[in-house]
Amino acid sequence: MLKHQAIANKLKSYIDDNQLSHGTKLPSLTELMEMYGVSKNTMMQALKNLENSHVVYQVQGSGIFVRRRQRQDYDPLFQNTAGFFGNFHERITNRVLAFEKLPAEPEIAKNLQLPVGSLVYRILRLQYLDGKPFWLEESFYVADLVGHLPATVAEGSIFSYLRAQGLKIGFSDKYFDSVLLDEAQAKLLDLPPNSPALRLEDIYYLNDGRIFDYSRTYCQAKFYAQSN
Amino acid sequence: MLKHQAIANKLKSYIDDNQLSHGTKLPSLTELMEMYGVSKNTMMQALKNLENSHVVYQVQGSGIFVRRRQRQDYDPLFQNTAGFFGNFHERITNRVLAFEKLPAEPEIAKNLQLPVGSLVYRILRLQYLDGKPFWLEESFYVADLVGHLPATVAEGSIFSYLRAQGLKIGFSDKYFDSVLLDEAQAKLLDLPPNSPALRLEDIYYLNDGRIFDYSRTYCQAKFYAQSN
DNA sequence: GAGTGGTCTAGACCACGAG
DNA sequence: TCGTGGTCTAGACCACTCT
Repeated sequence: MLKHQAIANKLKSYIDDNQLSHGTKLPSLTELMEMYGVSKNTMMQALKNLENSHVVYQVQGSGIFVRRRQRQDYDPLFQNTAGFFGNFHERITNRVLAFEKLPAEPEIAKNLQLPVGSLVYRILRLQYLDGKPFWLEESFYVADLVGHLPATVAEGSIFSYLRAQGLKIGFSDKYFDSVLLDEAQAKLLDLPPNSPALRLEDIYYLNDGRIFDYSRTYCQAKFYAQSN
Repeated sequence: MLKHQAIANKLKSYIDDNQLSHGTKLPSLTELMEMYGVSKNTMMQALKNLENSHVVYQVQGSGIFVRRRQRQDYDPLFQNTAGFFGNFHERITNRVLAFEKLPAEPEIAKNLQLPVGSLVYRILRLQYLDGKPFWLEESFYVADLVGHLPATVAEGSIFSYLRAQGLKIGFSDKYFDSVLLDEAQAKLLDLPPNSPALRLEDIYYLNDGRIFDYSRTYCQAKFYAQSN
């Protein structure tokens, strides 16, 4: 564990445990450096992390303060590389609707930047959050890059499996817009037909820049994102 | 201009001007340090910037590479503090539908964390991107924090005006989901009734953590966001 | 093992804010 | 003017990748 990350975690725990409210002033940079026994640069980096994850905000010449968002009934939009479900894997369950290995159709091939007909896995899943249908996901994995995928992995986290196999997941492009669900989609998600929903398309890259996954998902959840 | 920022800009220009494609290898960290005459830390920070803005990706032990997203017909979702319109202010025009100063209703007061009845400005605008209706925005500004707002500012960028008045804008919380437009909204946006749309609610804070703006916007655009 | 990215330090100096 | 956050440097040392 990186030093600045460890410190960031400790500070965050401190804020959470003591339930400090928005605007509460924290010790000064110099004091924090001494408290944690690190250099200024490292402490700054820890604070930068916390600022980027919206736990604190810093005001030059004045101090470091606790930041809190108002609404709690929304899910985080971007958590980390693993996609939307950064820290609540436990709350997710899956129902696999399709699992097959087939040659890529033109549109899929284009998104994966492969020749048409290259072998891909297609996985269609309905995901439940806390037992409620939440997320309809169709994803395509490049067979050459992910190796053999046993059908059972689709029941759990595919990304965790791939990481365990030594794949290094790097970053992703996300495209999204708003659509009407068709009848089949709405039924699966337990919504009336013609409900509005978010559609998200993801293109995932390995850490060396090669595309290994294209997926599209539909949901009707509420999200939040914080920005600086 | 910060040194690491200036360097990041130069490198980005270099990549754009030469139209380097995804995966192109850049000079090594040490070479870049020498080329720009800065310390390792500073160069790293410049590269971190570029990595966060999805211009490059770094692979330890291997090198620094150009990153490109595939689709160009999407708008950026998060650009910077100024909200959605980071770098394309010029393409935006406004039609002001309402401009008034009034006591805050309970729901608005709650979002602004003010007592009910506090004075706020309410501004309803239709925004055009490249001349096409694009974005329906209703926003509420805290009168005590923004001072006197002449009605004419609503025709341009309100945030630019506020900044010019010395207000320091800090960060924001963004909440979004998908909804059906009602008849009036759809008409304004030049869409059929019952079209699906994205709804975005924003809560903007000053750099000292006080809320000064709450707004909700509706649109049917396509967005992208990249993540690491 | 050579080369490349990544973390950390100690200390100099700058920029902003509050009294 | 003083305390606080913010930037930059030079150099030590670590971790990964490629051959």
